[in-house]
Amino acid sequence: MTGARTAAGSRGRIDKRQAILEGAFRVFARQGYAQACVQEIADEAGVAKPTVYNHLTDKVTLFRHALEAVAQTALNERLAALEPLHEPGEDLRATLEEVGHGLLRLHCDDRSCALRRLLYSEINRFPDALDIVRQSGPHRLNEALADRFARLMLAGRLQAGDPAQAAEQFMALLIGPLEARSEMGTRQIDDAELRQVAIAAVRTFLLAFSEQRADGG
Amino acid sequence: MTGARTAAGSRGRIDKRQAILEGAFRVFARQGYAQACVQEIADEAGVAKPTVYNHLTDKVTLFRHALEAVAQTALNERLAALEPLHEPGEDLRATLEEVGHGLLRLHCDDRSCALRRLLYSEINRFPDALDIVRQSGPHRLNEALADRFARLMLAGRLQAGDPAQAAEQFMALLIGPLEARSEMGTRQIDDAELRQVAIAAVRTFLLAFSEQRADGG
DNA sequence: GACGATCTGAACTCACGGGTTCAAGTTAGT
DNA sequence: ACTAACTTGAACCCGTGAGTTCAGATCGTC
Repeated sequence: MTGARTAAGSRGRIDKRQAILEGAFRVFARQGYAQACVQEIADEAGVAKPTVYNHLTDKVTLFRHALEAVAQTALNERLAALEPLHEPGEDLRATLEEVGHGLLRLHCDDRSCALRRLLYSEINRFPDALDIVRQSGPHRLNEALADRFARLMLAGRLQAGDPAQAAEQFMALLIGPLEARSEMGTRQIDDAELRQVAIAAVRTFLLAFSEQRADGG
Repeated sequence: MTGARTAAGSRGRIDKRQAILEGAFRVFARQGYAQACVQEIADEAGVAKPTVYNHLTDKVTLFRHALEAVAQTALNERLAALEPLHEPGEDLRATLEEVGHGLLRLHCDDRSCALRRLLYSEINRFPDALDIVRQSGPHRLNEALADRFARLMLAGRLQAGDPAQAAEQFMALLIGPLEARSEMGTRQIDDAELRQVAIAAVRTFLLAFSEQRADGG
């Protein structure tokens, strides 16, 4: 039975900590904070229980660190998905659809769904988890998106107006329909459906926010 | 110490059950399922622990019934908020704004937020809670809203198209911006801000879905 | 090959909470 | 007043899980 840990332990005792954090997030995501037991986290990480306590003092500490790591990653991925908007091609619609589709794919990612569920469920017991959200959550993403839209407005490719509101509503048109359809992240949504939602969102968005009334569809 | 229960017990032993369910929801909302202890629920309901088990066999039964009751109420309230759309006045924009504002108020209600958080957090442990969502959740509301929009399209007051999608996006434009701003239902949002979000949502919606391009604002 | 640091498994303590039982009290209906 | 149904508080059983301890294994290093 001791050979079972070789998979994780063979590469020395470096970054056991990393393995623990990853395992912790997976277990917390499955079970929620209260029902997740440290032993199971240890097993998931291929590590003994005392080792967990050796690296991270508490169950709460464990929780916070695991959450923070995943939230940080999630934000970076999203910001990266905005990349095409830095050099929007001739076809703005296509660029928006690409970005929208990318954001939706990230939004429906298993880790993202799990993170959202975790935040929602434990926000009462960990009010300071809000800080994690504020720092790496939709806030920062919205600002970045608003920046892009401001440029587009200035360039006359979008109707001039409040870029923050445009960003807010763009995200809403993307995410909103998903929220209902995915049944709280339970059901996996295939890529084709994501693309359709993105296309529909962009169509509505451009109808409202572009100068000329294009009816591509 | 026995006098403490008179507040709840003075009106006889009728609807102790009701009190238990309400107390249960409040406690579950605060603590989540796992962390909520039955004793606390009993206290909250002004009732003894055995009484709780007398009315509702299990902790799980308790949970399900509490959830179901609140979800049912929430749905009914939302459907009622659509009422103005059955007799839309001359000013469609005003009607939509009224309905939107009403929906947002309900959405930000303490009970609604708590219900959403609960569903999100316990959806893993109670997969059948999805049925509650399906029956009394956004699904039914969306259909009702789509019905209204279909009528409006037929009457030529909205651009003809897919009413279901219109409903989906209308809701998204309303709820989406709120989700980010309310910090997962933690922060209370004042009525004026709700109204502004509703107005902005309706403006974008009408820009995309109405025949003539009106620019009221 | 010896040393120090770390990891491991297993057993342990301890608190908490679900669910039950029971004797005593309360209320409604007759 | 008497009964039946219900409620109450308190104690109880029992499983579970956080956090600790410890003896022994394992590894890096010299």
